[in-house]
Amino acid sequence: MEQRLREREIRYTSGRRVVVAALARAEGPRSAAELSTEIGAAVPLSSLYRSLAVLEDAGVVVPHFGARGLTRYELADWITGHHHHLICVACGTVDDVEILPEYEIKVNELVDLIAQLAGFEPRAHDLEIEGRCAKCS
Amino acid sequence: MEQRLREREIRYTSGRRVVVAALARAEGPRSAAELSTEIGAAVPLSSLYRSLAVLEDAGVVVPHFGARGLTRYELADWITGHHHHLICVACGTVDDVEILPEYEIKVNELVDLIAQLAGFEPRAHDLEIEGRCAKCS
DNA sequence: GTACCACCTGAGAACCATTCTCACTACAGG
DNA sequence: CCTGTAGTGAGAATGGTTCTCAGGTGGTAC
Ligand SMILES: [Mn+2]
Ligand SMILES: [Mn+2]
Ligand SMILES: [Zn+2]
Ligand SMILES: [Zn+2]
Repeated sequence: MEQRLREREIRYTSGRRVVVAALARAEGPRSAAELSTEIGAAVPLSSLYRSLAVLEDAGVVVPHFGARGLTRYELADWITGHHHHLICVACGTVDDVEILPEYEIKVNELVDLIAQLAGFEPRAHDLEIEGRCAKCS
Repeated sequence: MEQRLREREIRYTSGRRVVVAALARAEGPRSAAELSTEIGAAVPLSSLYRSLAVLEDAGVVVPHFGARGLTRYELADWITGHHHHLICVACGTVDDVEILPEYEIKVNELVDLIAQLAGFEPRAHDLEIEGRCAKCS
């Protein structure tokens, strides 16, 4: 990852390290506000947003637009491994879920089939499952 | 649908009819701005947003949070039929795609499997495919 | 038909996550 | 060191969305 940033002449400064560390610690995508709470005053909001934007451009961070006017960020698949999300309609938490490789293969087959029928060239897919988490059911 | 609104003592006024008609005409989810352009001054923005909110509460309209700070709305599955979305990374359009029932069954099987492994009670799923549409490839 | 009342509407203000601005600082390379 | 480019922070600006409030509408009861 540091290499990727260096290639693009993007400095991996201490502020950015703090942001990446907070994202690495999270078990699901996190909003800027959540990250700010977690990080504290060490990284002011404007810098936090800028860091997220820079890291997004570099392909290190990926945004998720999952709730009204709220963007949640997480590390890209190539860092954390490809996964999907479980969204609790009761408490609103979004958790990562890793799926067995054999299932992921099936998902990919389906995606390719669907896309092909529509003359669409698939690049990525996003399967999100809404429901009630173990805590809320 | 009118029945559903009546049950909840929500009036199906002419303004709301216009909004529903515009959504029914669309081939994919539409933002408030897009709807406003399509509809014209007949429905002022504040009323448009309120209508969308009311219809959403009633389960007639479903929001999609797909782009930075932009919500797109569409009629609920029980009206249009269950479907998924193809999102073009080049031109940004979001198109509906109906998938063969046999594929949908497979998607559901996968969703149930994934959810079960995480102690999650699935209620709905959302499979979105990102890539380049026929026009942009 | 008229009165009542809950619901609905419209214009604009308010809200709030995000982005921009600008003066300043930090760091790498020479 | 010197210089130039990249990064930072506080606050202002932006823009989609929601709220407020002063009316309007229409279904229902009598
Ligand atoms: Mn995730
Ligand atoms: Mn759709
Ligand atoms: Zn929950
Ligand atoms: Zn396209």
